[in-house]
Amino acid sequence: MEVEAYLGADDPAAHSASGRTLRNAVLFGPPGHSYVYFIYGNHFCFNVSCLPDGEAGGVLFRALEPLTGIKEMAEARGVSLNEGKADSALRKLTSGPGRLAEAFGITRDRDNAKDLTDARSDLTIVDDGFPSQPIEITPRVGITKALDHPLRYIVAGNKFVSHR
DNA sequence: CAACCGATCACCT
DNA sequence: GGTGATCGGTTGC
Repeated sequence: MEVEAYLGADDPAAHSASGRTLRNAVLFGPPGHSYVYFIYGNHFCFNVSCLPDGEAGGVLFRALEPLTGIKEMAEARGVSLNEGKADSALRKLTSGPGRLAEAFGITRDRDNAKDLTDARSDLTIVDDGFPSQPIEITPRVGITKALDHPLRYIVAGNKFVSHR
């Protein structure tokens, strides 16, 4: 598991830095909702709004360890998990925000602004009890501003993170 | 209305 | 290790 925190007006790297727009409105809304955006003409990134209603903030899901639904995710990504390179193919399944979103079939049109805490939603986040300690904290990656903030959180030693 | 640029990835060398 | 693909959102003219 690997996530990055993005803050509000005082975080130049955050989409919410320059105020509320139609695109980033979810970040300013109530917590626990999905913020999905399109990047580089190719990829979607999946975030969860995190601060109280009216206060901008979110967490970007950069990577996670596939536990179930592996076959479905491989299919969604258009990769095969055949013997031989199966290990590296498995690691590439969800290691990176674009890959993760593709593996889950997440798109902006379908999945933006969903309540991830509502069991009736078709996209939710729950606690499955997977051991998430210890945590390692590093600067965020892939950005050009506020490079020094230690806001990237990864499960220490876990192989299913995007590589630096 | 046009230009710019980005919280990336896959493929080539 | 380097780089091209690709396009929506935002900003500036």
